[in-house]
Amino acid sequence: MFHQLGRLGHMSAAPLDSSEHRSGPLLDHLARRMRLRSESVLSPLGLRPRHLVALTVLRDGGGTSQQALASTLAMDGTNIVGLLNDLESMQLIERRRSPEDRRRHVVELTDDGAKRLNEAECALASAENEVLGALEPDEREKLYLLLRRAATGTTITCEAVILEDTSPVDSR
Amino acid sequence: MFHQLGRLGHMSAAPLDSSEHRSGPLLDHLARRMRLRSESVLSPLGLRPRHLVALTVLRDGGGTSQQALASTLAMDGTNIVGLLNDLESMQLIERRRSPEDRRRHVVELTDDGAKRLNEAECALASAENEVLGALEPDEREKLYLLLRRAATGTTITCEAVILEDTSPVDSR
DNA sequence: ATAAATAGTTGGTGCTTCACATACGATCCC
DNA sequence: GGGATCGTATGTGAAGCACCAACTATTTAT
Repeated sequence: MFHQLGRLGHMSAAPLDSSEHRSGPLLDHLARRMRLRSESVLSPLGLRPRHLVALTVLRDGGGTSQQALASTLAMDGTNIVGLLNDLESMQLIERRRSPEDRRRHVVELTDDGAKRLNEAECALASAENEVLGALEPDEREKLYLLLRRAATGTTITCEAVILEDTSPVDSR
Repeated sequence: MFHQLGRLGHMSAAPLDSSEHRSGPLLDHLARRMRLRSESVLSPLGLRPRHLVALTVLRDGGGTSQQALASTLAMDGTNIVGLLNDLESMQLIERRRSPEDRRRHVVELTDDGAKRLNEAECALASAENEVLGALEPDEREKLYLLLRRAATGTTITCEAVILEDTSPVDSR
């Protein structure tokens, strides 16, 4: 599945991009399988995939405004509100008013949130082992680094500027 | 974003898996960004992300039964029916009764389907360039190979057996 | 001082993508 | 003949969103 059979379907004479392969369908497919496999370990922790992504961003990126989080996750602000309401009601994050601009909240992981995220990641070892089972450990590490490069690299744009610009936890 | 800040949130003393990092949230995040970026080029072609994944499987894997396709895509058979109805109505696939078992359909890409898939992949070059823009071309190739290994490797299980077992286009 | 803009919230509609269930017809196997 | 299989149609329900309007509180510009 997904392996090239001599590109039988490649009818066009027009040359493709230098990298003819498309990672898009593969990303979709693997993300879906990972999600399916993860649900059974996330539900006991009261978490859903969206929660996990948000918690990961907050742990790795530190406190952030809701707008910055919306931008990072490419989600509408009103949907971020609902997502954060879920996490706040579970005491996994807290919102505090920014002393610099009291319209704004700074959203941060709580100790419980960090712990829960850690538990989730431990629990997800089995999902990763299954979904990425064909890869050697060094290949999994390489995959992780490439995915992270791709994920963080593109925020070295206006998104990163917004994030840096609004982050109140920086010593200023 | 997603880069490690000294694992500040890593409270547990219990050692994680040998690869401490989780690719799951990154796969989710990148798949979502790829999907968002892809929609504007897929809609003019009358395609949605699910269509693209299915067409890719059919091109790369050749003719297959609906059951095998359902298994490969980890989807319920009744939802595969709807998906294939869409593609059939656009003349991108055709269903033919298997001569070996007339309960079963063999689903294959049509010439139009192969062409449309190719057009979609050309059009998606811009999405890949944007979402994977932080990676060098050789890194994109490496990412593709790892994703494909992960995607195809885990089907060397009962899924692959089902696929091989039910594929009527093999010389038997 | 006032108006405009911003950050966040609430409540809502609507769409897509599924899981899952039931019932059915046609076909295959025992 | 009966049970199992393959696929189809129809349906419900949930999750994950986009998008909208209206609102409060706060900041910024005039």
